[in-house]
Amino acid sequence: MDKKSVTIKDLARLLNISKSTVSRALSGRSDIHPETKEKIIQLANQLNYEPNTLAINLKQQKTNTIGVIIPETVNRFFARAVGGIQKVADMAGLNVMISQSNESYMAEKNNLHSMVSSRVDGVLVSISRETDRSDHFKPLFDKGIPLVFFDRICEDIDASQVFTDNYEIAFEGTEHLIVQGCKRIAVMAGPQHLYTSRNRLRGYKDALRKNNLPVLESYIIHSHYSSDKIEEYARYLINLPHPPDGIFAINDYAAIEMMHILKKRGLRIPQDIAVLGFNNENMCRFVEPSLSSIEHPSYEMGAASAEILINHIRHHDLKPEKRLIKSKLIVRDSTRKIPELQVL
Amino acid sequence: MDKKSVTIKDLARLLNISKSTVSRALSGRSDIHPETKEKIIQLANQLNYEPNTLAINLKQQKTNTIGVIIPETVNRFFARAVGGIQKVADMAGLNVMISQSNESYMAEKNNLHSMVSSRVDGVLVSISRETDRSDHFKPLFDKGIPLVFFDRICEDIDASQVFTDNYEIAFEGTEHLIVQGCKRIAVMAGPQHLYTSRNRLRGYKDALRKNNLPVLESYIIHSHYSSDKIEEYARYLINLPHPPDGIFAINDYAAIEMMHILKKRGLRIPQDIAVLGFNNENMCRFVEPSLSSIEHPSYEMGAASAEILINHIRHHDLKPEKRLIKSKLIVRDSTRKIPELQVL
DNA sequence: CCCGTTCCCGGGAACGGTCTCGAAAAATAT
DNA sequence: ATATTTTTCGAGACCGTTCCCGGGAACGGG
Repeated sequence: MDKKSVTIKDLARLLNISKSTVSRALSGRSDIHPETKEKIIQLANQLNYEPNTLAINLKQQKTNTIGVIIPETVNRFFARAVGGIQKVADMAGLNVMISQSNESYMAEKNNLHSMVSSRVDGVLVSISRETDRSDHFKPLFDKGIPLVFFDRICEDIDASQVFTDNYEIAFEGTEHLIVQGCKRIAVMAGPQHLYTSRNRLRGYKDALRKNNLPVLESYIIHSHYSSDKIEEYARYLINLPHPPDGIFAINDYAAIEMMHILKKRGLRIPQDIAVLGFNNENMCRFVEPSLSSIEHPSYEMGAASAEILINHIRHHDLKPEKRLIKSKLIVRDSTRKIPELQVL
Repeated sequence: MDKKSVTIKDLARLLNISKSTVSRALSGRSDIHPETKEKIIQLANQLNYEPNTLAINLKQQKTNTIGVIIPETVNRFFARAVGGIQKVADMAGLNVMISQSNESYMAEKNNLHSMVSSRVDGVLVSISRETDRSDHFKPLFDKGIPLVFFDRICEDIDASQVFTDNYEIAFEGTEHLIVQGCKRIAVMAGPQHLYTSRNRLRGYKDALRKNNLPVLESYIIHSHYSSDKIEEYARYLINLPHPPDGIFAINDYAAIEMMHILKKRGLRIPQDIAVLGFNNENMCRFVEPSLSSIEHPSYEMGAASAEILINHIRHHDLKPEKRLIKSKLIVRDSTRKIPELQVL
């Protein structure tokens, strides 16, 4: 079955030359006679020679592989980002090794360790929502392995970052709700040690303040997305003495589920309560009413972070780069309280 | 920055012993004095020694890595399957290298090649919808690399397979529509060289025949899912001389989009036309009306195929295994024409 | 006291390439 | 013809492990 594959030594023996010469021919170096080179290449093709990547890896002390650590693949945002990463990596001839932290710090740490020990050339990370420390990234620096954060970045670490304008877009989204007439806007804010969540919440608060609306803690839900908790949050919000007339959800799934529950309770969207999502999933267009959301350019973020990482791999002394990818507010029916706007 | 990492040779030199002895101590073999072993391990810990995976890989001619090739990560079915795969691989101490074919045969072939040449220990594949041949899998057999197909299997190849009961569930789904009173059921069938599509279509046809309904080619749409084509299909179906009163969609996204279009045209679901999806995405519960669908146990499929692959890796002479994972029909409002059933 | 085991350990080949160095051969200059 | 440069190639170290083999010490039995 698994018969010995042909090595450089075999070729050398067959042609009665040294393996150095064979290596030269095959790796396309110049100091070799065209004729011998031709002969070698021909035999190599004939015998279907393929270089042993493992040997090359050992010799070069690198693997031509970049590691990617994301919270989870089922999250479409990350799934799409992975698409962008793989596209760029493919074009650069690099392999991609993906692992998921499943939103767990320990898993993230273990994945990182296993990547370091399998000598990836660089690592792309979007940290788990549990991760509120940064010591597990230190080994990367010790070994000189380039690191780029994307979306869920870790501010403690002086590494390249690719992120969206979370603050600005949260501000814009909140202000949009205000313009539509919302006075009491609730927000699902996510865990506050996460860079993205923190900035979004800041944007939300500043938008309220700028418009002279009170910032009330009772309207702020500090929690990550979890399908089975939405019902609980909905009940909580509805039963407040002054229930909100607008909700800025943490993502579209939460928003859609929230809408579903609110509708069941007889609330009209957006008249009684406007709902704004996040991520602009395809589904937004198909739910009833169609869901306003924030377009998060995930594919581009993945591609950009891969590009930056590859730069770091190629030129080891580059300064960390911080790249901003702009988000966009997509207005649909779930937040259109003002009829005039529907004409647009 | 990237200072030399400590090797076995360093430890040997520092302790004035041979590297063979150090290797013995660290790899936990028995023929070594407990005292020296202790000394070595202590120094190793102190100097933060980590074995060089690359050297081990070369020596062992394996990488402790399994390769996974899927059509695309944004497809939730595959994203979830990857979850199952990684879970099992983690527990077995194996790394996972994922790449996407993006539904392209050439990409699939290239990915396969790059995995073979980076010496993965085994490969898990769900073929692209373009793939209607199997020659690109031959190198795996030549090199003795175990291969397991899941979901989108390739029948030409005598390898282990994990699949769902596509025929049976399509039969059941179709019959469910018939029971609900549908007489003219359209189906989105997918490309017929795909094992899954072919079997689903067979199930659909047999269900019609068993219930003495005609099988009409005009009701069969041979196409893969693509958001921008759904509108076209919808128009086509509505404008048929005898438009269908039931649609069996290729997946939930297609179904939801289809529903959206049908509703816009003033059709009532399920009264005028029932819609059945596939995959049972979360969204099914939140659209209006809620979408009946087929639960496809993707996580389990991933886990099962990884288990089988690992078996093959550990015991190289195992016979191919074919494992069936059962799907389940989930009935919701989009297909409930008979009011009595709503009570259940 | 000798000899066969057992226990520990060191030497060194091997994995399959790359790369440096120097030498032989060929080409060119003097 | 000789000196010099250039071209082409071979020998062998090296990357960091594993592992086979053999040798010496300790140990026990005779």
